[in-house]
Amino acid sequence: MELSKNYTPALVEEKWTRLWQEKKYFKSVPDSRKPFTVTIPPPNVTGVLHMGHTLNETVQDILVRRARMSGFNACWVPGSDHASIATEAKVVDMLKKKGIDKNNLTREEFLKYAFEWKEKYGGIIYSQIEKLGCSVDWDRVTFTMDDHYYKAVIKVFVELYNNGLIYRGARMINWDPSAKTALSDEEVEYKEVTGKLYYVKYKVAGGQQTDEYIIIATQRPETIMGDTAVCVNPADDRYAHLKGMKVIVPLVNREVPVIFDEYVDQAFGTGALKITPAHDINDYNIGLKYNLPIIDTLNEDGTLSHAAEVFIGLDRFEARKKAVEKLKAEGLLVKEEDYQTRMGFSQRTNAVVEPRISTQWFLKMKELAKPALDAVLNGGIKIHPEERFLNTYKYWLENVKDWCISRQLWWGQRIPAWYDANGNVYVAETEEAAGVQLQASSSSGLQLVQDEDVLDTWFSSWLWPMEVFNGITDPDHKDFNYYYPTSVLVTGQDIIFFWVSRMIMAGFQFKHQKPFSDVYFTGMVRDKLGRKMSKSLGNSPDLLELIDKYGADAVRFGIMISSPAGNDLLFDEASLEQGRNFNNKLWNVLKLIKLWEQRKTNEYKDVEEYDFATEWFQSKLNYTRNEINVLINQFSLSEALKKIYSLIWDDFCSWYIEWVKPLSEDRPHSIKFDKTIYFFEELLQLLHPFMPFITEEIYHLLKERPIDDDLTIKQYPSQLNYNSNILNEGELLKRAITTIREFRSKNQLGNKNQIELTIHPHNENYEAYEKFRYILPNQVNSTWALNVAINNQASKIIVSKDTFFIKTEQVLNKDNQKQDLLKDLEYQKGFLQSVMKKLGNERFVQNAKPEVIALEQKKKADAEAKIKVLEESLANL
RNA sequence: GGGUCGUUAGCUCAGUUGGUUCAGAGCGCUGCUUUGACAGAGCAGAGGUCACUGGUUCGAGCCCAGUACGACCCACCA
Repeated sequence: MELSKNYTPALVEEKWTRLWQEKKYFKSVPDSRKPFTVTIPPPNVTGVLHMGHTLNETVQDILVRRARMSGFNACWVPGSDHASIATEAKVVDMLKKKGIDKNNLTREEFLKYAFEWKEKYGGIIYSQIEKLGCSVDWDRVTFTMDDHYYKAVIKVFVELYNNGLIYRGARMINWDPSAKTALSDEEVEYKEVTGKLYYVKYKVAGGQQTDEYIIIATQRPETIMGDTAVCVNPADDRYAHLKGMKVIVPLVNREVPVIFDEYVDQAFGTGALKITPAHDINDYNIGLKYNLPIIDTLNEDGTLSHAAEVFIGLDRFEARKKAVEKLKAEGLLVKEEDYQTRMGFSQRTNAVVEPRISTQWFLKMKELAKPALDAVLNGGIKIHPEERFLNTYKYWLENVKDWCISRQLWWGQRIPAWYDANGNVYVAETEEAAGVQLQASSSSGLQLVQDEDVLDTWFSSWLWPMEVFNGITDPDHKDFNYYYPTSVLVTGQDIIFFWVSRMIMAGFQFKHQKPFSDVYFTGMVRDKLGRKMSKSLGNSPDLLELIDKYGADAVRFGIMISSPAGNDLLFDEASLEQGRNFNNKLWNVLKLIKLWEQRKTNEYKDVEEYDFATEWFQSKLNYTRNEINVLINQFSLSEALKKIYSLIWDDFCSWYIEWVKPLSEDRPHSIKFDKTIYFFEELLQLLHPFMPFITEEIYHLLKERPIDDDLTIKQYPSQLNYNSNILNEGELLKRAITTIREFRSKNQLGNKNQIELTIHPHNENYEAYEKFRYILPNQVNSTWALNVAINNQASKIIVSKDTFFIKTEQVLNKDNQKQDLLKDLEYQKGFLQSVMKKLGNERFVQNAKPEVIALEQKKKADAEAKIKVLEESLANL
């Protein structure tokens, strides 16, 4: 079979995706093996994968594939989140473009459109997960609005309500005027913005002496109409005389009292604060304290309401402009100044959030928080990287506030609460059950009307690791008992509060068990300049385009190689190029082996009983595998990949293959040939979790295999023995070869010029240099000999403590050699001095550990030996 | 305002319990190399007072304190 010049990923990836699925390798059912369970952080059902997802899914796939190849029953559950606000906003937009106003639709009609939308676009995310090579169990795909999942959400709502943890009440909440719904505190993102501080005159009311006024600083003149008091600090002399007096609110000319409260900071602004209980959380609290009226001057869409009396129907920001104009016209605006402030934005719609008083459902969090905190503090759940997130997690849970869980939307789980005409509420899983409650009450016979609101998306996704295995709706389900608690959660650090902490709470609340054992937080993916990826900057690459251009393996490689554990990742397409080049390197190894195979005839020699190169690489391979195990166990996946990359590129390709490479007139012998194939297979297996497609493809192109001999299920070996002596010898020989090459390079000796090499090794290195006979001929175009006499015409170089004599046909400039030797000598002497100093220090000898002293003594001996060799060489030059 | 993390080669980062044959990797850069796997490559090389200032120690990139910058999180100051 003819192999193409370069590796072409597209067809290969498609083929293996299909074959793996046909063979059901990623399907998992409970069995006698230990489970390794991962539930995907469900992306928004109508979304597309961005680079953050790509990183997350790749990390999960690496862990899952590795577990699968290490004897675990690996189960990775895919799925998606209904994402109530985000999806509803998209559907509303889509309808608007069609000329349909959501307000003219019934709930049922709207949901019909929403489900159509979900059917149409919900699959995109799944096909992207598949393209990336994720080894998920597609038979387990779960959507947070699936029937059973919906029921689970309703069930826990009722349970929490019956336990007194859910209540309904009027509170000041965060309102998204764009989506027209309440938000939780976590859904508000604060950003620094430059605003203006307006200084406005409030005239003091009473009698004829109306010249007097108080100046008040405000950022929000459009809320002036909602003012119901002005507040100053009781200790503030400037305003002490105003006790019991009233001021006139501008624009609406309402008289409101001056009140005194220590909350007010005398030093800020003018020391006088307008109180607008309906539109500011602090004012609201002060209003409660002084029993002030509440005038809500905003509609749910952020326009001014009738209660505002002026600017009715104008958007709040438009109203602000008008208010400023009018105040100016009336001579009430004293000045305006720039002001740095923080404003809250809705995470989903990016609308400026309004504090608003409204009746919502809340979940009490204090009780839920405790076990969730304990589990992490006592190590039952481990967070990686721990140092960075443990404190954040702890602080949030210790200061957690009640969670506003109702949303004024239609897309989501509808709150299972029914009201009768008297305003009594009945919470039950079904309308029938609520009806039973009604009949048993004094309101018997009245009509029931269900609450219009749905639940916060996170109130469904916090059940994810349980309900994907039916753990809530069917508590004794065999899958749940087998797979739960899951093994590891991989997610972005931005949803530690939204999701991670709440899943832990839910796990303990409903199952008295943690949902996962480890949490691995990936960093945020930024562009190569360190900026966040965003649509407006246009720096967010399209995943499918990247896969088309470089192949999925290269994308996975690129994103992993530049992804230090827990740190933000600066995404640069250059790293994907590196991944593609790595593909090509692997491909070329395959081509080389095929070339050898063609030449493999019965002329092959089978006589060689020992070969250094194969012995060395076997040890190197196992040694590195041990290192990689350690790295992966501590979630240093990027480091692990670097190790594998270097093992393949440097140790295998640049050293091992060159060492076993047949000379042009020679033939490779079978043992070396078979070993090489075996090593290559082992390397492919090691790399497979990171780059599944090309490794599987090459694995099969290497030789004919039985039907189920696929890399993706091949089990890793458990014995990883290595021989340190051989490894050390390998390092010495590598260094020797490099030094000879350097000599050639410095003396401008082309590879065609043969040299005569004679080595006079230090005793302890003699055996190592004997191994040269297995590998040297392929390396440096030279004859060589050990310990034979040599005349002084040869050039000398020093490797370790060993002298290399090199004879060439050309006459070489010995000054350069002399310079090098002198430089080396100088360094060694300095080094020896520092070692001597240390060993001469009594306190060092007394305090240091014996092995440290022994090491220093060895350093001393080595340095002395080397100096001796150097001096002899110089003397002879 | 409170807190967390970071500052090591031009860039992005490793450096495990403190021991100068550990100051490293990848990318980038420089030079050489194009008929036997691979120029999407090979070989070799140059580049760093480990942010700064003190301290602990026989010994500090690593521990402690402070300073300066940077990033992020949390918090109701108009």
